[in-house]
Amino acid sequence: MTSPTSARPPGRPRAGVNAAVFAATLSTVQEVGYARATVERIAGAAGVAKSTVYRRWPTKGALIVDCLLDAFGPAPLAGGSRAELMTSTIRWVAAKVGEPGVGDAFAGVFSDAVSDPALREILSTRLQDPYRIALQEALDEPENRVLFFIDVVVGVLLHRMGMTGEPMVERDVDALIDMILPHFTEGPSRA
Amino acid sequence: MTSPTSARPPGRPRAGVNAAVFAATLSTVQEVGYARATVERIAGAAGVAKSTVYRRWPTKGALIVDCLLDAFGPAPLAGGSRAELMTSTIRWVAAKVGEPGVGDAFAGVFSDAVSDPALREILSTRLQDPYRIALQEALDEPENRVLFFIDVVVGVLLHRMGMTGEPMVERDVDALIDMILPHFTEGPSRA
DNA sequence: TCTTTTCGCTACCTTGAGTATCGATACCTG
DNA sequence: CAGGTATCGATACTCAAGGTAGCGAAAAGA
Repeated sequence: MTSPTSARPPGRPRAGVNAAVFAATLSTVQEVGYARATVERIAGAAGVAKSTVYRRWPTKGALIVDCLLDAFGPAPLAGGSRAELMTSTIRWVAAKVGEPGVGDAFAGVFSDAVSDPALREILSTRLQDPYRIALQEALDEPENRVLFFIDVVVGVLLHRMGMTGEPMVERDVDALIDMILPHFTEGPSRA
Repeated sequence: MTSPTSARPPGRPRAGVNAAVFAATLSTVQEVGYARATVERIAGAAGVAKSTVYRRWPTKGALIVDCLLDAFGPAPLAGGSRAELMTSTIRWVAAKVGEPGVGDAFAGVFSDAVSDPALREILSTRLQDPYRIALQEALDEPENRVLFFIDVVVGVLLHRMGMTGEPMVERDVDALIDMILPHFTEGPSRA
């Protein structure tokens, strides 16, 4: 161990501005859209210098991913039947994506990741994997099935958000649940 | 009518470079990714000046949308049962998204559209609407159901493409079909 | 007081979208 | 053949935004 947890590094300690930057990121993205939510603008909204942001996050993509991690928080995988678990998970993701700025930021960073393998790695490792692993254990499904589940839920919600600019309405979230559940509970090995 | 169909406008006629530009767009996107597929690079690959590209397409997004329209072509809605129709449609979209460059370009322009309402309008009107209308008639489903269908199919395929960089494998396309079909054929009004 | 690190600020570099201009060229019409 | 018109290639340009570098100042511990 090169640096024990209790060892406080020397020098001026970092100010607690992460929360302010996250809040500023979401509100800025919501106000002006993802593309116009420049790092300089976000920093300004957070009352922080641009260089301070780049001292903490190496790229804009990394900032957004951390912001999304903060916004989503741990998955509420409260027990119950498999159906209840999946239902609550889908509703939770839908609700989060519908929160101001979250859906835009998610869709935006996802789009950037398409042509940026490094960002794709960050997105996959830091954001998707933790939830994927938790779901794998909670649902007792193999990895490829959980990945498919995530593709469906997130893909559909982001596509709706991207095409219309609005989060998916509750009625369609119901339809989504209604479509997914039978596939994962009735015939676990149909394909 | 200000300009009848038969009236050929004066001046030097346009050279037939659209096809070359479309091909160059896909190959360039495939080679270097969406973000690095600059208009200048695409024009160069097509053996055409950048100004010529901008004379035909107002923005990069409009170029990509036209390129995708050309790549997808008309939907092969050959008759049959509803189930056969939906199955073939899903396989067709999956195959197209899997073609070199198409998936990247699609995911890329989709991402750009998230924070660009004008591009979103183009994407929705020129690319989605024609297929949506054709599907509405072929499947005899209301608009919101067809939109949901498109959200599912395209959303899932693009999410997989965006997260992994690879198109969805056939086995998962089978699972997708297996999940969607019952929802649209057995219980048309469950939600 | 000295060291270390962060802070805000500003200036800068680079890339890429989109615009403007210019001479050259292709086509139609008179 | 001459004139008009719109395209073509080439080049130069503006502008926005990601990211970098260097500065003096401030906040801690030693």
